[in-house]
Amino acid sequence: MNPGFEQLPARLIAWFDRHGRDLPWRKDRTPYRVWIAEIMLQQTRVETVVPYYRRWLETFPTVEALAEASETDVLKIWEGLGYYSRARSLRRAAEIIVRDFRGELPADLNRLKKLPGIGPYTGGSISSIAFANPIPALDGNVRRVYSRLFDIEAPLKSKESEAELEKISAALYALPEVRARPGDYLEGLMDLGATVCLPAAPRCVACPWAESCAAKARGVQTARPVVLKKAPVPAYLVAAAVIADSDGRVLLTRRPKNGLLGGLWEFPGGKTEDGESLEDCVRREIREELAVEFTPIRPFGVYRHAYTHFKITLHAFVGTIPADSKPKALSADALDWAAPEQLNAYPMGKVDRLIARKWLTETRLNEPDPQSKESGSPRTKRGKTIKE
DNA sequence: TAAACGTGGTA
DNA sequence: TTACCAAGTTT
Repeated sequence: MNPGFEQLPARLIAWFDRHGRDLPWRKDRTPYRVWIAEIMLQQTRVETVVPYYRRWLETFPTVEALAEASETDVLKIWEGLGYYSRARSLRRAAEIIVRDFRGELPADLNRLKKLPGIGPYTGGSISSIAFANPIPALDGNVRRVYSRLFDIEAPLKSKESEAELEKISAALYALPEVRARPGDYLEGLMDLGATVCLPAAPRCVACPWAESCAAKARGVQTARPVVLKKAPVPAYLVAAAVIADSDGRVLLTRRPKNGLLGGLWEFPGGKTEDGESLEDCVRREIREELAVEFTPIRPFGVYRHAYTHFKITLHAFVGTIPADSKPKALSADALDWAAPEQLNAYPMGKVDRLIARKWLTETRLNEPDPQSKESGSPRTKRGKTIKE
């Protein structure tokens, strides 16, 4: 092990006491608050999470409130955070916690890990931060810090690397300083990774562990951890339909619960096939999904978006379906005609939210002059109700 | 087991 | 613009 191995925890905790970040979920460390924060922080930056965390706690202040919420309520608060199964898992877990644990999160690691959305890392982090159990937890920050501290040369995702990291972690968690303050040790590790031991440009001058860092001693800190190159993601050309009825309501469909953007609403459409035009694509998709004949009238924006493992260029079209036709939700989970003032209440992913906003903008523009005596009042009301 | 699963920030 | 990255879990 590195020289001064036994001194590592004490130095980190002292650094954390002085330089640890002041974050909303560190104010009142109830298990519920820790749980919500840990789930939101999965693969998500702290700065992104903060406003979502505040809104969530206001809307669902307790496990019971969350258990009683609808999936739509939960997804709406989560909108924009990504990895939406996290939100649905939270709600399901809340139901289980109310039913099986009288509304209290279990302190036991094995029980925690049985709850939906809680895996090895989150189980360990809740256990150590909320319940002061010295359970090792490895996340991206911790892996990067240890990879440098011990100059691990095996690729980060390899079995060798993972085994070494677990061995290091276990050895550190055997030390009394960690066992005394497991939550602070873990959060100190996180903060070190997030503010000092940065991925591209580590600030070793500010690091409490610099003198013990094997990668720094060899000058290879920026080359650790070893990350394998990722394969380029495929790009798809997509078309979607904006279909309005005579009252100006638009047709939305709800995506299946599982899979990409599960449970969110969208403007119906899909990927083009080889050689297929965008117009042909959207006509075919609407026929397949809704069993009606769509006629594209005019383009309604081009939207580029990158998901985790592919990217799209989506062309939206405003168009019509026959007045006497009635769309059926064939492949979608549900179908709805959304009035403009209701559009914001439907949880959506990024691209569909952009389309919805554009639709709202145009709808407002086409409304009668708000100064005229006839329609001034409704316009004002709508403008206040819709938050974007 | 490897692939699926979002989004926004940064170089 | 592209590529990579950020407190992982599920299947």
